[in-house]
Amino acid sequence: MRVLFPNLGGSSLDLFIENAAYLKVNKGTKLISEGKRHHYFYLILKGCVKSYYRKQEKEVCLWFAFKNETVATIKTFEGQPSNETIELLEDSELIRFNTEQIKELARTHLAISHLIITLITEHAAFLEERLYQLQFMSSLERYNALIKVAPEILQKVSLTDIASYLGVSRETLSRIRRK
Amino acid sequence: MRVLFPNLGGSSLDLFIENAAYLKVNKGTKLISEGKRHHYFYLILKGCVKSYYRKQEKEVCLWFAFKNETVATIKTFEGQPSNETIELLEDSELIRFNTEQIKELARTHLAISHLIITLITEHAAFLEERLYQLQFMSSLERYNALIKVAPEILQKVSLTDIASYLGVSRETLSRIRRK
DNA sequence: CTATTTTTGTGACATTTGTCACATGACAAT
DNA sequence: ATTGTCATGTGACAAATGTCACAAAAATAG
Repeated sequence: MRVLFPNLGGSSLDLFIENAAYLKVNKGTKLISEGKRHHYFYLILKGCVKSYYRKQEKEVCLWFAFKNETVATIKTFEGQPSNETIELLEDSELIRFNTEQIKELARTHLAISHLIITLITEHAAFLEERLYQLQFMSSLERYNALIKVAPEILQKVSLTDIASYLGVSRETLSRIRRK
Repeated sequence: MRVLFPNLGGSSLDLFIENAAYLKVNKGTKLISEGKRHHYFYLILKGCVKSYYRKQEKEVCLWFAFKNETVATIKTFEGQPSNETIELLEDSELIRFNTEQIKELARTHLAISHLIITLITEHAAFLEERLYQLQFMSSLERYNALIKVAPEILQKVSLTDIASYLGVSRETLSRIRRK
């Protein structure tokens, strides 16, 4: 999940803040590791992360997230072991939330419940867009779409990771970029 | 969106029923049309539907839904024009819900709000699984995965539609099936 | 039942992409 | 400056897939 953090008013914001912690974390740290259960999700204040699966010793990226985006996995949110690993691409500053505590708040607070709906809806819309691109667009079109919506990605993410995100080999991406 | 409908207890179920209508609808009917705003989402009691985008005069299927699944689009749910068209593949029986009314209920009823979280979470998990398949699996593996989780699809959906869903040409699907 | 339309299968060939091997370039450590 | 490491570019070839043309099969209409 990589979505913008929604605005929250008054008392709900207070509740959130009570359950949050500020962190500085170094490049390479894994916020969430494949196969493990985790208890937190994060808001990126500064920095960036990548999310990936492992496929036969190779990493295949699902998404990247930058400043002001929320970082979580659906599986973690459901209390199950994550399929993905989420790793810092540079030294970053984060706000950390405890998933169970937030879910507990959502059981009794409508505003928190609605915030979760907003987060997951935005995540679903992102996934639908990506699915559309993988099903409909050529690799060249996908590359152009990516650098259009997130040009900073070229500065922060290796072409190897971008290639796996686009669903093509490193070499194919190289050839695409020649144009 | 094509997800199982969650269980609902007591008074929330009543609220849902008050805002629902039973419908019999003929094959070919479009529940949701690309580019239009809609006010309903649906539960399939009997029958099946396909969801697709248009790409240069061709339809490309995003998903299929069968009995006991919930049918909606994220865009419709957000009050925006839909990107997808949702069309009945056979004469079907449906329960229709009014999106605005349900959202209004969610504003004040925690149980309804949580139900929406369940629906959208399940949808997001489905999208993630599909994304994984498109990024990681060969077309043969995707085909096998599809008929494993939904063998009834071969009886109800044309191979042309299945090919577009799998992200391959009709001819390639034909060759895959020869094995 | 027959005619017509639609769907599906298949061969030939072009295009795209993957894979392997290796060259080049950037960068860090010493 | 030198070395080593890692990321990236590129050529050659193989494999997968798309496109086009047409045949076979199935579904539908009359």
